[in-house]
Parts: sequence; C-alpha cells; structure tokens
Amino acid sequence: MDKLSNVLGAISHPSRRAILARLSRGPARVTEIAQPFDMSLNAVSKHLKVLEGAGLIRREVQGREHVIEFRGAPLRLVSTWMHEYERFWSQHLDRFEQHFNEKRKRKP
Amino acid sequence: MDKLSNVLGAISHPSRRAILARLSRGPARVTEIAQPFDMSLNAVSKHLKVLEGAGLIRREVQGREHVIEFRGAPLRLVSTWMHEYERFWSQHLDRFEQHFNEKRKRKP
DNA sequence: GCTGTATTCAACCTTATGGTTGACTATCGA
DNA sequence: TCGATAGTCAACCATAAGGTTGAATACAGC
Repeated sequence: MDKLSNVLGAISHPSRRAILARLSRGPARVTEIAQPFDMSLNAVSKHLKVLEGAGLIRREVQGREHVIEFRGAPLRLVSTWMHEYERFWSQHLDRFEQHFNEKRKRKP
Repeated sequence: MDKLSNVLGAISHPSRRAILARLSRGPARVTEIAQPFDMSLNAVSKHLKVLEGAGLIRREVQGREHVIEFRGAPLRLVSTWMHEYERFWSQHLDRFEQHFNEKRKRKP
C-alpha cells in the first residue's frame, strides 16, 4: 500500500489518535499508554504496531520496557495532500492566510 | 463513528482520493468518474457512497444521471486535527511560515 | 535461580471493507 | 412504446481490521 494511505488509515481510528494525543505530551511505555483505555493491553499493542507501520511512532526497547515516542514526519504527507484541496475547505481566509497559500502554491 | 474518523477513513483509500482528484477539476457523472478505473461501476458507486457518507461529495440527481460535486468542508476537521501536531511535522519552517503558525496558535 | 513484570506472538472470533455479478428502477430518445 | 443507458440494490465472497484469551519471551530484582 502507498505511504499516504497507510498514514491516513493509521490516524483514522479514534483510539490511535488518542494514543498519539498522549504521546504528543511525551514518550511513554506501552503499559502507560494502555492504562486509560478500556481494552486489553494486547489490543493497544496492536494499535501501536499499526502506528509504527505508518512511521508515526518510534520504539526504543530498554530492557523489558518499550519506550514509545511520537514521530510526526509522516503527517507531512497528509499536509501536502491537504494543500491540493485547500481552496475547497479553507473558505473565508483572511488576507494574511491567502498570501500564505499563494506563496505555497508558487513554490511546491 | 465520529466525523473525523469518518472523513479520514474515506480519504485513506487511494481510489477514493483519485475520485476526489478528478472531482476537484469539476463535477462529473458517475460513469465519467468510473471510466478511468479498472473496476466495476458498482465498486465506484460504493466508493461514492462512502465519500458521500463523509460529506466529501454532494450528489445532484438530474434525470437518470447523478452529477457528483466535490465538497471540501469536512477536510477542515482534518486540518484542525493536523494543527495540533504541527510542531511535530513542520520542521525547518521559514520565518514567514513560523509567523503564520504562531498567529494560528494565538487565535484558535 | 525464582518470581513477578513488560511485552509480544499466535490462534481465534466477529464485523467491516472492497470487490464481484445479476437483477431492478428510472429515464432518455427514436 | 420499446430499446438502450445511468445508476443503484442485493447477495455473495475473500480478506482485512479490531478485539479477545492464553501462551511465550525477556528481563529485573531479590
């Protein structure tokens, strides 16, 4: 599958977005991440594997613990895709933002 | 399901993104949309239903023809979500863009 | 070395997804 | 009115997704 589809698929699940939200406040171990969820640790482990497959997290094994860290770079693909459609969703832009968008369009 | 998951799920499939790409160049009938694809008209019809469910297209029935039109508004949800993580993926911004982002952050 | 803890692996189940084909509905045009 | 065209609906199929439980692996600490 293509990378963009992979990333979009990964963030399309609310639990996985919740995991990313948690990780955006700093790295955490798997059990820590799983704690607030009403599902098994195994299920969370699977979600982490999906996020890892999309490159959205990085895992550092420290002994028996896996420290999970957010990696935002793949979201750039989403951002780039979104820009193609910006004129469809970013209505009522102020002039500053319009200028920004024009600039983006001129040097892609 | 929540709306954001719905939208992300809809755009996570390459065929559906291809459909949106086509529609971003103007409205089209179902057969026109299906023409370049190597799949049945029915499959395309299903994809359109998914996109419609996410609010990404609007359908106007004109006699026996359905004219499909792009609707970008739901992408604003994605954009809003992306902004929360902007600092993770938008590295190496130039000063203009940084200013833009700061401005966004001050009035959300 | 033993025991408890952290995590994954494997098997399984249920439901969703993406596709097919065939039948149906509705409309256009001669 | 009749045949062709536009599109959906319904049934079916294979595979993927999201979850479970139970076992396996690996390490930490006493």
